[in-house]
Amino acid sequence: MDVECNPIFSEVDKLISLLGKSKLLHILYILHLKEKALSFSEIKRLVDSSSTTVSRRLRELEDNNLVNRTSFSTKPVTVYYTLTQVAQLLAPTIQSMYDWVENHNLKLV
Amino acid sequence: MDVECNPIFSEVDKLISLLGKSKLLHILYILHLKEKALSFSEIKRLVDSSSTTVSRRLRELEDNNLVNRTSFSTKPVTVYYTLTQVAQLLAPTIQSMYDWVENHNLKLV
DNA sequence: GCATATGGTTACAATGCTGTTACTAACTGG
DNA sequence: CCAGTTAGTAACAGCATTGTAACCATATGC
Repeated sequence: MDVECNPIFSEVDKLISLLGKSKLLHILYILHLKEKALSFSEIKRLVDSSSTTVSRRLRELEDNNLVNRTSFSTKPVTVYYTLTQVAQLLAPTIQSMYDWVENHNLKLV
Repeated sequence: MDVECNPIFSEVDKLISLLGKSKLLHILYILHLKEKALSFSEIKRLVDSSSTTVSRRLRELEDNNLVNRTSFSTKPVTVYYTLTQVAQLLAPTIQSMYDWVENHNLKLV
């Protein structure tokens, strides 16, 4: 159970650190809920955040293979984001966090 | 979907910020796995952390009603921690995070 | 008297994360 | 020429979190 026996602890640490970054969980959640590709500005509007934050988060998600980024040479250019397959497998876990918060209105500090 | 329509977003933010603090998720996880009360020093050993960190995390968990703290006047004094009912309802979500990490050995950055 | 065990707390420096402001670039429409 | 659209990036100050080391109290055993 201790760290020697559990290399998984450090991988879970990386996951939870990533999910804990501001707006990141919401981005995954709305991509899951909408069940379709969303553009940068749609995501920005839906999670109600700054360009900087959305940009940082999408970059990190892409680096960790949790979102796919596809750009189209329209005028002006459009970029669409979707959940990767492995992120879709994480979606029920994320959903259950939102559900838990909704069902037990425990006021967290 | 945006913040005006979703007061739940800010509550989820509080949850994920809490879960993201170092060792906190592991503490909840081992309390769930062991299915019994654990002492401060057992928790400290199992999550392999310093007194300071374990103390901070247990305090925060108690403040947020996720763990129960019970002390017994033995010599020396012993203190036991257990998951609250509401934390037990969150346990499957936590378990699924560990499972996801185990099953998809996606190397997170 | 001193070590050991239990279960913590305090102080502090270093690191990391955050939001804000300003800026970029390519292109369209008027 | 200037404003607006898309999709970002750079710099920076301030705040939060972290790990380390030291320390506390109470009690038992030698």
